Amino acid sequence: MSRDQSPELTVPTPRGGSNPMTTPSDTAAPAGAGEGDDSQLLRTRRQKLDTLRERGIEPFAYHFDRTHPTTETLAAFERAEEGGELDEEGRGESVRVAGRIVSWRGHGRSAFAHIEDGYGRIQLYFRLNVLGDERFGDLDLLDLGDWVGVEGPLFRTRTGEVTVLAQEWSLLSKSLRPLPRGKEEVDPETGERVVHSGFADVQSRYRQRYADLAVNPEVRDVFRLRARVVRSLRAFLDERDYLEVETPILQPLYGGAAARPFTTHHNALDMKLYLRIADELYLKRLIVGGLERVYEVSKDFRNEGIDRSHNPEFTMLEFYQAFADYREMMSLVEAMLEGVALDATGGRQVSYQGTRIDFTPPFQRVSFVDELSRALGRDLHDMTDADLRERAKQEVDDQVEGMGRGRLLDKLFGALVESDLRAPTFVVDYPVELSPLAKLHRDDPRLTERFELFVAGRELANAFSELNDPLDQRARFLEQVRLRDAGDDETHPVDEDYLRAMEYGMPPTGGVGIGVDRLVMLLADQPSIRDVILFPTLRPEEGEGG
RNA sequence: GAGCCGGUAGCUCAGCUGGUAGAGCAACGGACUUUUAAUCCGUAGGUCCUGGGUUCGAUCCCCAGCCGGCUCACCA
Repeated sequence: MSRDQSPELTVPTPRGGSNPMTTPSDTAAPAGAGEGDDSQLLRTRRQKLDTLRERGIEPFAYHFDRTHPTTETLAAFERAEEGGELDEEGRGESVRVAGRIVSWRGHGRSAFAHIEDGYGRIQLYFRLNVLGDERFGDLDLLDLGDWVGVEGPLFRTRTGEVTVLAQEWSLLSKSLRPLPRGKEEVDPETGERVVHSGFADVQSRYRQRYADLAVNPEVRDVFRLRARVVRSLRAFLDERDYLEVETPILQPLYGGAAARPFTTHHNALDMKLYLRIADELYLKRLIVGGLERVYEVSKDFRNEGIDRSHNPEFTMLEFYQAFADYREMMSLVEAMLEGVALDATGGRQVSYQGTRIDFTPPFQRVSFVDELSRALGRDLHDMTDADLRERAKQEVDDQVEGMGRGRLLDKLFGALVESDLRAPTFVVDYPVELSPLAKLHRDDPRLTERFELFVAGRELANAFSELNDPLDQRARFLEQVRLRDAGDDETHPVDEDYLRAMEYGMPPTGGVGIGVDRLVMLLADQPSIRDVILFPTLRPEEGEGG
């Protein structure tokens, strides 16, 4: 086709040998792999692979016994140094380390390299007179990105860096594709790593997260932090005698949030199924069943837009506690976030995109109606639906026709109040129209006992005193259906099974949902939800999918 | 969905009033036995996002499209 001939290639030859290289034909290339990807860089690495095999070096090893990870190796040397345990040449014990080659500085008859493992990096020093002609010559077949294992004593170079003097090395895995690695230097003043022309294209970074992780250590740190956050959330609840449970992702009926679902189809049952948009209705069934405290950390799926704070699949923590009301849950959320901030970052305050955020309880509390009334300049309760629709038209300039009062209030709140809520702030007591699963407020039937927590202008948690009156719940569902018929496509369907559960009797219960990705964003100081999800949802690359 | 900005070598980016492209790093060959953004000499590497149009001639100008980023809207 377009690829008619391969240009002549220069290939490294074994030092002092007369090894005839394979011609750069396709014969060595497994069919399919890399086909059509005939860049010079890739072909060069393929040929090194062939040459390695010709020299009897297996490019993909099965195993390597290392004595320590890199960081421990360095620490061990320093201990030996302080303890006066080095030999007369200043050498420590022999170690075996393994990692990916991240830099290489050849000097003719010697070479320096750094390898990186899951913990850190360490410098290697290769010398011709240590390794011998053959093994030193074979180093020519290594590339940045290769995984190697090295054995030898530790010493300190003239510039003071603890280094492995390689007496033997082995190739653990050949890299056939160059990593998009920039050059790095370490600022001698601050000790900080400065990366020059690194891997920056955001789309490629998300798409090829493996390369992003391989090349950007700070990305690995974000996901380590994420794991600490999730572990801390679980520990907090486990300590309080909560039971971790798993409820269905595939559901015959969806509910628990106002969102459009994904649908799928089960072949054997020949039925439509929805991917869950929330865990809520199943977890409350468990409360009915007598599991007093339950929680679930799970993926939810919402078939809606994608932006910096929304990914179609995202991680939600929901927890429910019998006999608690929303006030009690508020205190619990405060304590939980304080604890998570401490566990994940070591402090109660974090800097998020230049703003200091303090998770020290108590958080501010404001009333939904007061805040929105102030923003509108009128008491909300005095405004008709038509008034609200008029204001919504002005403020959000959107198709507001067909929206019920609840949605209008929510739109206005989102447009006028939300983004100003920077410090952790509980917004409490939402109008009943926008909270179909929350109990009526004990002092004001126009409101529900509900709070949302906002941090940095974004919703982080949503909670209420759970509605446990099956008759009221049925009426709320029917109102949702009415709204759906009026054109709102994010309303709840009636869930008869859930109502049946309510009828058996649900104790008073407090429930909370926390967006885990958004929490990680805050604690890791990441501007986009895609930065805290390893493989965010993307349009498929050309040639993939539909 | 709207506005703005962008898509050029593996990576990061230049590219003037239109004359079919450059740099640094990476790669390849050579020199160099304590370097660390190693250094020095040399070489190779391009569907300038795609398709039209204008023009003798388009990476550049025009139109359409695709993809991405940012802002806004949407997403309780």
